[in-house]
Amino acid sequence: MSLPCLPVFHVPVVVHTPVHSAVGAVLSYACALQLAPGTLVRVPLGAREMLGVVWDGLATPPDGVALRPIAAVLDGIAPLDGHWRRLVAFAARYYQRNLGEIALAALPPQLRDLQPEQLSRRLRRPAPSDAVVQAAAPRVALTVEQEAARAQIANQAGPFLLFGSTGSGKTEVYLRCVQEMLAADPSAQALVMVPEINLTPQLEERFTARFGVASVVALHSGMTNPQRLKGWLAAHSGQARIVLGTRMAVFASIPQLRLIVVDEEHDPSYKQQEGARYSARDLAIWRGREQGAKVILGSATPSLESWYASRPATTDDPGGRYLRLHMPSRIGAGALPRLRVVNMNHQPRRTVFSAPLLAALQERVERGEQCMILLNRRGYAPVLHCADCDWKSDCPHCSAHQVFHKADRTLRCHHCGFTVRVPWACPGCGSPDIAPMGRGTEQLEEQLTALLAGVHRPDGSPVRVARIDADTTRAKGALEAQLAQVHAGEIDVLVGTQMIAKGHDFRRITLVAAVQPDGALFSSDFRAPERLFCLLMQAGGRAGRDAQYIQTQGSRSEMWLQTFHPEHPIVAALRQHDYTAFAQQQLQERRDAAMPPFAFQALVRADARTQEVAQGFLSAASEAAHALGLPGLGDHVTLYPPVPLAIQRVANVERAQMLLESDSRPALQHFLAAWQPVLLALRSQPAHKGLVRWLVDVDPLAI
DNA sequence: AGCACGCCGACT
DNA sequence: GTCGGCGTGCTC
Repeated sequence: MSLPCLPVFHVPVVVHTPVHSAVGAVLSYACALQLAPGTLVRVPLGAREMLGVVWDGLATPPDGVALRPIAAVLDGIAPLDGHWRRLVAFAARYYQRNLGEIALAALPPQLRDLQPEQLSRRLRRPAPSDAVVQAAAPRVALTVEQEAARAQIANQAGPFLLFGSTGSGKTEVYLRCVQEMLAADPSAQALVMVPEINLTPQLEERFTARFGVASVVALHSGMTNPQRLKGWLAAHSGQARIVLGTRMAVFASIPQLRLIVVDEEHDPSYKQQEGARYSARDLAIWRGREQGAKVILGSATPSLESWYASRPATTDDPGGRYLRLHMPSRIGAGALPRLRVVNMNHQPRRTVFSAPLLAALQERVERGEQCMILLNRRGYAPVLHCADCDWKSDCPHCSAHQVFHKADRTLRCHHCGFTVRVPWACPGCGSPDIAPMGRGTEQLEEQLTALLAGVHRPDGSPVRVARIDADTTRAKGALEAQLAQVHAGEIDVLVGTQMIAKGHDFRRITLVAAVQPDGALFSSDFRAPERLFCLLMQAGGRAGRDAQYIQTQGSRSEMWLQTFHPEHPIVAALRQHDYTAFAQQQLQERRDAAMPPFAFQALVRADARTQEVAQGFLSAASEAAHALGLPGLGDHVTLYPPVPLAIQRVANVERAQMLLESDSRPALQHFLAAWQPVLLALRSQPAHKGLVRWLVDVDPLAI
């Protein structure tokens, strides 16, 4: 028996299907209703039912495929608007991923496994109390610099690069801009992004104190699924006026978005390193322009890309796309820390802590001040070595050493996690003469404890040395507990990796030391100097923010560098606290070498069972591109030969990559778009059996 | 990516 | 005789 002839619409729907799959980007389903683009639906795919988003335009199903009906419509949620869909479409295109992959990753995970009835039950819950947009806020007067920045942001279109030293009061400028924008438009919303989760509480406090708890929602991966759904819905419905989050928040549905702030815009964690490799900072710029929202990028040490993009106009240069706003002064903070450089060429061989640094540490501790030692290497020693047969603690699954961790007597691979007990004798020749080589944070902590053993604090109690790194903060809440100890003054000397340099406002730290920074000065990674400079400026900026405390103590904060290359230009720039000079010198080098921001790059990586297969796939992809005469190749786009990655094998998978370079972003984009189907077709050829995966990284941070 | 189907080893 | 290993193949 057939039903009366009901109209049946073909509805285009995107679902989570990765680029590698043969399934098209937009699928077609049958539905008796015309559904608006952006509507959330549940659709059958194979044996499963999954969340999908109704898309724009017409989908063309391949011949001979019977359309299946849409299983359910999540009509409790308003359709996602055109701004959101265009953002998702742009990100998918730009970063060479499938529409559905980006779209579904941009939605709260809980939405994926919620049936419409469960959702409507959740939506029926009473809404929270009325939003307090104008919370009683102490109106601090802005400084002249802050006021100038505020006025520029209010009167110009942007995007803006707010270049303000640590302690110059960038956050107050953000708060003021948000406040004005919310006051001017009763439905307007703002998005404020920060690099990492552990930086959110401090900023969240300042925003909720100013605007009330009900107006601010947080969005980051540290939240539980129900919390994320709740926050997402509040932003989507317009009830939340301010969305505060990490890079994922750039994809939040914020219909009335009028202002985007990207704090610490230089931070590498804005670039996603897994799955879709997007840059939340770059997407923020695109989104702001598309949705008509002002964008403020803020940093004391901007990325060279943003710095160059904000260069002022000259007679023969129209200038960059961003407007640079400079706030050089530190509010209420004392003088900038003095740089002390120890020339390690004049120290005894194998010195870890030079005598002058040790003396300085001792002096600070005795005065009741705190010190911070930075070393970017976890564990006790990076490798265990046999003096007799030259055996090294290599990971059996990776082309990397297993790191010696003394605390639990293990050898651990930091790439695949493979862990064994430390052997008593050399596994190669049985010699008992095996010893750690090199130093990690664990060893620094141990040595420092020994070296400062006789040192006492002003109250006569012995010095306390502590370490904070990924190993000591693995347990939930451990980081918070350790940070609290530092804030409470229970710790005198803090040893750690760069995780302690970021964001945390340690007011009583008056000395920061980098004991082995030389690796970054001569790294093959062209961005390493930039990162080192940021790290030291950031760490130095932390030092002595509590000017009053320092004044009463009569000392000045210091930043120590132990280096074999005291003549390096970075050292001179650090001494002057001169980011501008550093950036100018770095940009000149980049220009000479035709590196970003003067060139545009992409990486194609192949993972396979053997290095031959990985490189073979990349070679074939390169040959195919040349054979097909893909657009731009030769004149605007250059393909380099495939090379193994620096760490060639991880967890028994061989890795190779190929660099693409172009003098034009559109040309690179055009080429990649034409190339993607070629890569997909190549994959199924028998010659490339053993290929585990391939991926494209557009605008990679490291090559 | 999931999740089926499908074809060969050690257990109630 | 089954439970289950993960190798290919399909999903509007």
